[in-house]
Amino acid sequence: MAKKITRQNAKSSAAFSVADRLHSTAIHLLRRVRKQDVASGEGPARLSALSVLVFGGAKTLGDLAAAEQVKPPTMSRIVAGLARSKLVQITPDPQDRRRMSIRPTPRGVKLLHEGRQRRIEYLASHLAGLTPEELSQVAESTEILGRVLRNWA
Amino acid sequence: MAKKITRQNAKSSAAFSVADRLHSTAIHLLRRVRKQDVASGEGPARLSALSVLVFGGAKTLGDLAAAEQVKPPTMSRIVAGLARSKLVQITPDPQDRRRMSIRPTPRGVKLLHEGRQRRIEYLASHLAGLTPEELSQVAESTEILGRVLRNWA
DNA sequence: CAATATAGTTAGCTATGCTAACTAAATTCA
DNA sequence: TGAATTTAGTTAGCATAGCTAACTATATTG
Repeated sequence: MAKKITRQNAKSSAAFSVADRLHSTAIHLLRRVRKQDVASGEGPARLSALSVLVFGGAKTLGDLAAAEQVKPPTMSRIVAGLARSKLVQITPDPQDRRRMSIRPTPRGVKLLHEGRQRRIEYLASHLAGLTPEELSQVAESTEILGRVLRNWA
Repeated sequence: MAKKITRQNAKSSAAFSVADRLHSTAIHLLRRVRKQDVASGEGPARLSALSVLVFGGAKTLGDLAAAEQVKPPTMSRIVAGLARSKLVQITPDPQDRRRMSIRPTPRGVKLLHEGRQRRIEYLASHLAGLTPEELSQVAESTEILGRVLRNWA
């Protein structure tokens, strides 16, 4: 049986190609940017977790795992790595000794901002050929996708 | 010394925030999508390489590594995994016996398309809340970034 | 024909994801 | 109160995926 062409299918079809290209583009974009981030000496998962701490303040391991959409054992190892590099400080919660409060150290804040700077300069140099209109379109789209992510089921 | 505010700095500043949010958004978007892709039983690097083969035709290992921006040993292992799962077929080049031609099997094509379908349905369900204008803005931005990637140094 | 260059593999390291099974602390409730 | 359960995090062990260094095998060059 042939599919009926409906408003729903037309929408799905648009979403189909957007989703597929978006996926491929995201993969290849991240591959490139990651190569700048190696200069920091820390991997992407650690930098991403550190970023959450720097911009969102102290968190427990579980909260951090939830924010980063990984399981607790994974975040446990990421945090251990960050602590080993002295980028975060771990203090036990006196109210509940099972919990830990994880916060960035000054060194962690500095490293994150330096990495951010490097990444921006690198990306910006490649976005240099874009017109202001194109750049603002990318910004707008990023905003839209950020909203989608925050409302994700 | 305080930074002089110039047209250049204004542009850098815009690129700064776009690049940073783009990076974070791409990371978190891929984390979500990857969870759909596990249904395929293959990891992201394998699916991405397979996609290149399905849409771009047969390639040598070196060409595939270059296309995926990874080193030959990495691609060697990715291809070995794809071959083990019978998703690609490897034939030696009779002209140059150091080379191999890697092409997707029918099974590989099928798996890729099924995964694509799953991914689209998943992503589309989360893009469902967007207006047609927002969706086309995301599409446009993806197009722009795709062009940036193709012209990447 | 010997030296060199090229294509790909192997070995071994790190990082990042997972599940299963564990420890320790807090909470529930009989 | 004290035993059972729940919750927070860790440990162990597996797989994928990235890298470099060192290797094999084949082509090319001088």
